[in-house]
Amino acid sequence: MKVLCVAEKNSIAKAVAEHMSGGRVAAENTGNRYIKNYKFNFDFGQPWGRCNVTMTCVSGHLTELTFPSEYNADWKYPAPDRLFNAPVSVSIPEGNRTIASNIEQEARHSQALFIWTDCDLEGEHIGGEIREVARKANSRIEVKRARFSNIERAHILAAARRPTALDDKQVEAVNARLELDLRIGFAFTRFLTNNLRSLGGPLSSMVLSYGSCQFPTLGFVVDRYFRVKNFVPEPFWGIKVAHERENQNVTFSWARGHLFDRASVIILFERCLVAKMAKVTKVQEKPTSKWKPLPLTTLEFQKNATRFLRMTGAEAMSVAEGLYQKGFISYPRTETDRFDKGMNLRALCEKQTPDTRWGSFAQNLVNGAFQQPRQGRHDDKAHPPIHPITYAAPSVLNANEQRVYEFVARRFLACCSEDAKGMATDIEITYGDEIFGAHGVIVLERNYLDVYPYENWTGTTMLPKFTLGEQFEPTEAMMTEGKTSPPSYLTEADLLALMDANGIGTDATMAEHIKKILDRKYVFTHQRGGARGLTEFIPSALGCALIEGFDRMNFETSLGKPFLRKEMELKMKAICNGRTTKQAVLQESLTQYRQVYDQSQEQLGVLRAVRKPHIPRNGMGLELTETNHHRQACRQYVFPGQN
DNA sequence: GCAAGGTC
Repeated sequence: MKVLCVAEKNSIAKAVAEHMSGGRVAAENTGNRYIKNYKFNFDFGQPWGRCNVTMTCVSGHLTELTFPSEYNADWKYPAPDRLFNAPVSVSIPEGNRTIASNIEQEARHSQALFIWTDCDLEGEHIGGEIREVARKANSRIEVKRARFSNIERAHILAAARRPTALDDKQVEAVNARLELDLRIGFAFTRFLTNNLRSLGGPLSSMVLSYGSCQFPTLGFVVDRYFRVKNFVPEPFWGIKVAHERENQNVTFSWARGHLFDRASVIILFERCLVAKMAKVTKVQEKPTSKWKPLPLTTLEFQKNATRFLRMTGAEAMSVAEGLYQKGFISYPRTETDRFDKGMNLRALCEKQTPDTRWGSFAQNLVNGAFQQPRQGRHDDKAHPPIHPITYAAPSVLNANEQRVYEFVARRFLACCSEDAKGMATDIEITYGDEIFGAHGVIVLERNYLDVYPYENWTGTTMLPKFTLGEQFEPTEAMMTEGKTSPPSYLTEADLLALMDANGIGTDATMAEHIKKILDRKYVFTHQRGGARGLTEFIPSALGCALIEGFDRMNFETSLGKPFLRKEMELKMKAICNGRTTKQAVLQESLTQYRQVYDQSQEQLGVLRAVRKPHIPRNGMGLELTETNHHRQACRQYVFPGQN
């Protein structure tokens, strides 16, 4: 019997073929340079038994969804809203023909198709695409699906011997998303472009796109911009107590922090002065540690790259992609922050010993300092955390590759070493009726910090000796005054965190959405505090106008808000659970968006007017006042760390 | 000329 196995990408096909064949595998070229057919024998057990196996792959999605050509000639006719119910068809784009024909050819001589795509929703859908192509060539082919969550040998062999069925509900859930993104994206892009180009100026040649991810991304930037712009500082007051001892000035901070009522602070402060003597009510010395970082996910990788490597998320991803293709690092698109127990991490540490910069640290881990990495709470059940595979000497990498590789390698070694250790001293005093505290830390063992220069432990102050119960008169006691300061503009790391918390995009696409709103001139970047500062995102007048315009027009559903994407995700889940169907979701969502479209058309004036005064200003330096809608909308999304 | 999602 002959079995055709198809994975989502070559790296999985290759790894699975290695495991199943025990290394006795022949790799054959296909009509596509990225795709190989791996041929070997494997005993599946009952009922297939010993089989001739071809293991091959696709390269992500195989098909595309398109409108008929008569809808594409002119963006004005047929009117964009016709795209809400125009026919759509599934086809194989030119670039994927060779991949499809490889599957067809192999399927003709196979009795079974065994699908090995990633075990996530998109992977299930790709499995569905593969099944269609295979069935077209061989209508009687038996179709099975492998369930696997990592590519460890034993796990893969178990999955190979326990074929399951493709989950059609998951396939349908993705079909619903695909169709909605296409219809709504195209319809609103054409609507915006048609109607705002006529305002003239730089707009007349621009494409004004709408997308269910790019608009919420823009919404975050605009939201923060208005928070900064409309910030009103509030004065506050506090009490500072300091005491000099052993030539060291120890500052005690007030347990209440600060209060916004000056009179209350005056009263509390006067009680301190009247008491005159402060009393030591707690002296605590205890070991403390600074935790080593978690195994590296794509999101963390991008956030760190924008902070420490001075690259954009999109640049960092493209460099990581190259390092992956050359075999230096593992697959760079992963949500997993825990290593599988079965992985030989010590062997990976050993690979790093040749390096002149971190080699001796790696050697020390191999010699016994190795510690199992922390286990995060995320697992995409498809890919391990990003880690170095083989050693890459600086001479074989270009400048950006060197920096990314160094970060990935150091991060991995940090994960495999020990937390930094220190001793914390906490002193609490009572002064009047108020409590004040001083905190000091001395670092005893740097451990992972030695290999991970991106972090430091700054609290290296040792406090002088204070004894429980002792009384002293502080050398300084004063009332302080300050005011609240505005938030800063979003950095790329902030933006990525917001997108993640609100489910906008995936690990593989978040950086692209950010790049998209830059390319569209909806936002621009600016270096905080000069050329070497952090990059921050500020909306253009156009970006503000688009978000503000939709906020003002649509009372029920504003296109700039991220919960629409959340809704889509919930609906996809409901399709998977069988609580609804693709058809029902499409109908419901399209009705909803049709309403937004109609409202937008009726109130086109709002969108155009909000833009009008600012055209001469070259798209920048916009002064808009905060609207009521905007103020209400501010807290309608999830902040990173919430929940 | 237009989406978001895979992937190279």
